[in-house]
Amino acid sequence: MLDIKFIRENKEIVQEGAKKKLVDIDIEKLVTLDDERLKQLKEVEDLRSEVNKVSNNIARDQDPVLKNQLIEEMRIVKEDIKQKEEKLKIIIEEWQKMMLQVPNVPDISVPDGKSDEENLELRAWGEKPVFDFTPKDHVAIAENLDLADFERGTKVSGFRGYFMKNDGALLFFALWQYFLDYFVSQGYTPMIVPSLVRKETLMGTGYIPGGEDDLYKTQDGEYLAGTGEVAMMSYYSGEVLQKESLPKKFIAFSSCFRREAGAHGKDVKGIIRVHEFFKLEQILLCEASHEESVKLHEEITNHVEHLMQELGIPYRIVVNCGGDLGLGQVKKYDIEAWMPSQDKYRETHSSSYFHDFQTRRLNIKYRDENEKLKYVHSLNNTACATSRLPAAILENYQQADGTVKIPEVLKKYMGGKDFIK
RNA sequence: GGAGACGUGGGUGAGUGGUUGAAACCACCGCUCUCGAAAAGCGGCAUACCGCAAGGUAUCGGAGGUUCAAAUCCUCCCGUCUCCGCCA
Repeated sequence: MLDIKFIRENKEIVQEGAKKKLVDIDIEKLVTLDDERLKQLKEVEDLRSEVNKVSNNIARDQDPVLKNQLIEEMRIVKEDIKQKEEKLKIIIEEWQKMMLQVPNVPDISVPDGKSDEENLELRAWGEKPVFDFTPKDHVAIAENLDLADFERGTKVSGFRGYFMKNDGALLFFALWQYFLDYFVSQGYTPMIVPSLVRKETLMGTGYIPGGEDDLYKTQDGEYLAGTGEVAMMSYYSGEVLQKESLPKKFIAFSSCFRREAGAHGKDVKGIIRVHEFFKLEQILLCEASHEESVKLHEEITNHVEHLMQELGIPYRIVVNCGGDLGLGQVKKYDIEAWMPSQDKYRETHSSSYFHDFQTRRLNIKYRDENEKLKYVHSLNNTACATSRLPAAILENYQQADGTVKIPEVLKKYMGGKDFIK
């Protein structure tokens, strides 16, 4: 959510931003609607003011005849208020609906483009592995080494269902522990957060309205979140934070659920695209400064780069184009791991900052040095998404004999072994 | 799942239809006093929106309703607590 004052004062910028994000919205129309809202609000408030004044007089006035006369008069004014309120309510509803659709303004450094195909590579790291054999995909590797069971996965869980087993399961645990150790050493607060969340949390983070199709919903009206960001961001909703406690840095673990509606033909095998997975996510809250957001955005991206390098997985960083940005995102980098079987990079991490777009909806504030209440800024980046990351490890570390070498840094988390056999 | 109690400002907590946006206390800030501090005294101290301002409007968990007038009465929702049941 943007501030209506900001929108009014920066109509062109907001409109251009929406255009860049390929969001169809008429800002001029919103401002006209807001004019109407303010006008109607004034009318209602003036009438209320009159009623309040007279009601106070009624309370004090002892003359019963005059009293009754005033009450009768107010009854008529009240009818008028009721009508005007009705009109105001309709305007506000339409206004709110529009306000929820106004996207955050992308940073000037965000390139134009329609989809992820137009994201720009910023830098790449690592030697892509050269095989003297035809590399297998992670599905074949996992099945050959009995690391996963996809057949029984779909039998039990349905399309895209999977079981991880043996060293496959251990690899997940190893990654979680390795990442957790790192982020805790960097001062992050480790959290285990709910996936079952209320609608307000998804409104607050910007997934609703707009993203309902990709969310599972329970018969009681809760949703299953697609990322730990949702619960973690809502943790402080409605609260005022101490300035000294900022920035807050969390490493949140959760199950993630995605319906993947509209992706039926994509990645139908394996663990690249699944309905249910686990993820460690970095979530940060900082004071309301663009410079601070930018600085921390680079920092959360650098953390992941460091870990990918330690793991020895070739990757590249792309800056997402306007059309590939979420409603609330100002700027986003995707970190993409090299997948030998596909001969291309695949997104494993997504690093973005939001300014106060989310915190305005969630009402998370702090007092600045002048004791003024301000909305904090928020950022997040994937730390470790299991399943995509282990899939990348299996493919990049596969050997000619079908075994998989274990990355040096993970060995101690996997019983000191050198290979998955 | 059943029965009951409750939800007020940063905190504790008073307030059950009428100058109550809200007593009192604590915390916090300013001033007086002091060489300084403590103590004491005085004053200030919610948020959002509209307005150049004066001022106005709204908000006592949330949404509706009754009334000239609602923190106070009614309905629904959310949450917390206690007891019972169920499960571990």
